[in-house]
Amino acid sequence: MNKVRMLPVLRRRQPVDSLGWPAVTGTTEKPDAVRTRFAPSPTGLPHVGLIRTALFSWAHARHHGGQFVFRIEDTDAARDSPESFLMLLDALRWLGLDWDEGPDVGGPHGPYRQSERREIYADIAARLLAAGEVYESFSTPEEIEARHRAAGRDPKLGYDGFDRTLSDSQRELFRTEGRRPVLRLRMPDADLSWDDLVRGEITFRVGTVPDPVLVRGDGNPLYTLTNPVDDALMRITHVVRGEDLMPSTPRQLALYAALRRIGVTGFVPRFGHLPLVTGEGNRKLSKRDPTSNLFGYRERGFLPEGLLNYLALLGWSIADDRDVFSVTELIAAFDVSRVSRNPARFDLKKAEAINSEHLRALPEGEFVERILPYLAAAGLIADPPTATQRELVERAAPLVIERCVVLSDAAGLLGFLFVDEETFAPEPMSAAKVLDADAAPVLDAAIESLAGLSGWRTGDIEHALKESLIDRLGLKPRKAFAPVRVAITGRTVSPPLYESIELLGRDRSLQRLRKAASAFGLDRASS
RNA sequence: GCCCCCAUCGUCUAGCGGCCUAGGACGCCGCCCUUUCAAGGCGGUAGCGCGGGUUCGAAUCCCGUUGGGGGUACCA
Repeated sequence: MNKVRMLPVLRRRQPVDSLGWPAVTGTTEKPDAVRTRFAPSPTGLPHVGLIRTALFSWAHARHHGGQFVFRIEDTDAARDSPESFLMLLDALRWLGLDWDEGPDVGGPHGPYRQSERREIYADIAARLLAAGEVYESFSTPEEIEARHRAAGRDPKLGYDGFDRTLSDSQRELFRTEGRRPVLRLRMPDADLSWDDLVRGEITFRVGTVPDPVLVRGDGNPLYTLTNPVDDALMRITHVVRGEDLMPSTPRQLALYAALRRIGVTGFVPRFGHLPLVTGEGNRKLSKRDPTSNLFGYRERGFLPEGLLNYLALLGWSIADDRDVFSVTELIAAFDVSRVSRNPARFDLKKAEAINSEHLRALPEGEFVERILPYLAAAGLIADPPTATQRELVERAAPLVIERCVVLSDAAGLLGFLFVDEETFAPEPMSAAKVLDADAAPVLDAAIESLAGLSGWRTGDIEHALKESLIDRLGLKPRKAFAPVRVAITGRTVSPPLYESIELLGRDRSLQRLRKAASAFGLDRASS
């Protein structure tokens, strides 16, 4: 491989102006503000890799005080769906990635859905054809392959340029056969290279990129045409996208050149290709993978700021000794040229750890507001909650905030407070573990000491329980409190015990303890 | 096959020729605290794929190799 590639170090020292554009841009007009875009096609569920890309693109614009454009690339009617479009909006809004121009808010370069821009593409395609930048191609894939074989070439080489030089009469002949030509871009006889924002100089050698199809035989434009055309028309300055799109960059570069020659103005954007987000086994995270579904994280109770923080860590770092930060800090520090070139594996454990940091940093009142929907979703409280339920949640929240990794954890921890006495029952696993024969005298003693209590504050309860179980029965704390905990909260893992008992209240607490104890009474009677 | 990208603890990363005996975070393992689980504190485990160069000096630069990944559509 001949070394045309620039060294990474040199690439960062290359003179650029304040917007990160090369100081010398030839005849290209210079933009006056950074404009980036997020241009997904609405197929399937929004996945974390896609959203990470949106985040970086957005962060780059915001860091430079520029604009962020949201464009929908719905040129494939067979796969696009309106539901998917709505989910994309939902995902971005949830995470707070706001856009200045887009299908819902409009803007000076609209419309922002490619399905509504047919005339624009048709017009440009016609001009490209008239100028000879694109040509009609009648070859079928089978014919192309056959020609490669006949010439002793690799049949998988791609389009061979056969139709580049067709005469008018030959084209007429194909037409009378009923063939509908596609439009192909005439690739230049030159190496194609660009200075990638994250990877430095990248070059595709001449002859390695076949003439791409821009317009289908039925006249419908393809991504190969619409994407660069819109980026140019919408005056996008920086295309920040996934590494998987890198091989499409040379033909897009060629198209920009052609557009410029036919008088379609706009910028040739700078490109930044982000590393892929992978799942288990280092494969590109696919939409099929359940762990890639962004909404799955919302449903589990990830905080948008927590997930955003983690997503930013997939290929970027704010400092060598810190990885928890706010969106504001992210914007202030984000630098696309410092994005890693390595693929990044989505690590749930790390994501949870980052999220729990954000969770714990939440002011108490805020934490309450955020867990309310999750408690309602678990069927524990009404939506909206009653005044009583709300008050109880407010009192209980401080006990669980440090115990939650995601918001839905609160439901498991606080469930015992909201279940009525008829339906309350300890988890079978927990009960089996601690509510054995040894537990019966412990529960009896607990009931007796608590029943005689005049006050019902945490301190009173602690004192009574310690005195009766530890001092009087001489039990190890571990042994003493486990049965009480399970009897009261139904689980071996719960909020602090005395506080839990206080919150549950005297009547309900004693009721649960008696219920647990009487289970043994029956056992003892029957055995 | 062909084109392109990538290569530091298990994972995400810091590293821009000497501050590296390679730093941080997550995970994992101990210990402390402790009524459970967390949180917190302290400590530990673990990495520059390999081979050649260049250099007084290489995780850092170059070449090769191996390994991974992406692309290769009238999808995006």
